[in-house]
Amino acid sequence: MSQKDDFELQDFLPFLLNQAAEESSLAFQRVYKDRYGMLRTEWRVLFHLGTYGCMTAKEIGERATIHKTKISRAVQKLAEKRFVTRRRDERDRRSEHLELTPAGEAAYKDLRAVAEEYDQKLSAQFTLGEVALLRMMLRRLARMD
Amino acid sequence: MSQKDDFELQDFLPFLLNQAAEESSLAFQRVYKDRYGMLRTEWRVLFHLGTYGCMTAKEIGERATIHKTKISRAVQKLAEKRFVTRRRDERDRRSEHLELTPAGEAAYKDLRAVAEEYDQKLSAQFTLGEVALLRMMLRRLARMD
DNA sequence: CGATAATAGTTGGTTTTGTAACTAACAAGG
DNA sequence: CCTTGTTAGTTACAAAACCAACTATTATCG
Repeated sequence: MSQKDDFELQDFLPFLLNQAAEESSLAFQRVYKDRYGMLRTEWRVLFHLGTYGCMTAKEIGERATIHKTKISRAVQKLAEKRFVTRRRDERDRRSEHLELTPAGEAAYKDLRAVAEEYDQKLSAQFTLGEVALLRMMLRRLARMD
Repeated sequence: MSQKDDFELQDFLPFLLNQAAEESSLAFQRVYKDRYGMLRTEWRVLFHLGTYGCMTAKEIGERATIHKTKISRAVQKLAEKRFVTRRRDERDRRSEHLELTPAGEAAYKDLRAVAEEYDQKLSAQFTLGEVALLRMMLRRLARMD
C-alpha cells in the first residue's frame, strides 16, 4: 500500500472530529437505546428539558441546532413514552411548552448519571488543563461560544 | 427559563464533539455535494483511495470504521461516476482492489485542495500548539492512535 | 478429500432522516 | 378589518442508513 501523497486524511480536522464524535457517542448511545428505546434526538430533547427546564420545541432547536422536523418527531416519541407533556401557550397558541413528567425526570436523572460518569472516563485520559482547552476549542469550532 | 440543576449539557464531551463535527463538516460537505453529487461516505472512500492508493473495500472500512454495506453502495456510486475501477484479486476472488481513475484522481485533487484550505481556516483560530494538542486528543478519543 | 466455518462483498426490507409543502396562529400596514 | 407576511409545528414523500440474510469464495480440520 503505497503512500500516494502528503495529505493526511487522519489529520483532517472534520474527519478527526467525526471519528471522535462517533466513537465517543457509541457507548452512551447503547445505554439510552437499550434502557429507554430512545434515539439520539430524543435524548437530546430529554436532556435539554432536564437541564434547562420547561422549553418550547423552537428553543431546543436553536440551542442544539436540530431541525424542527426532527424535534417534532422526537417530542412525539417522548410524549408516547409519557416522558414529556405538552401545553399550549395561551398567549401564542402556535407554540407549546414542553416539560418532563416524573417518569421523564427519572429517566433523565438516570441517564445524566451515566453521562457524567462517562464524561469523566473520557476526560481521565487527559490532564485537567487539556480537557478545559479541548472544551474551549470544540465550543469555538461548533460556534457555540 | 430556570436552571434546573448543575449538569451542563454544553460541556458534555460527546455532545460537544458532535456539535463541532457537524458544524465543521457542513461547509466542506456542500462542496463535494454540489460539485460532484457525492455523499459523505463517497468522499471518504475517494479520499482513502486518493491518499493511500489502491485498497480493498474491507481495508477502507477498517481504517475509517464504516460499515461494509455503506462502503459497498458508495463504491457502486463512485464506479457509476467513473471515479473508481474495481479489479478482482486473482489470488482471493472474494475481494476486489479499488483504484481511482484519472477522473477520480482529478476530483480527489480538487477536493483535497479545498480540504487543506478549510483545515487551515479552522486551525487558524488557534495556536499551532493548541491544534497539535487537539489532533492528539481527538485521535485518542477516536481510538485511532 | 469433504464437511463446516469464516470472509468479502451484495441485496432486501425496515427505520430514520431530509426537504418541501402544509396548517394554524399571530403580526403589521393599509 | 383584511390582505400579506411571518412563525411554530406537522405531515408527506423521497433519499439514506441500519440490520439481517444472502452469494460466492477461501480456510480449517477431521
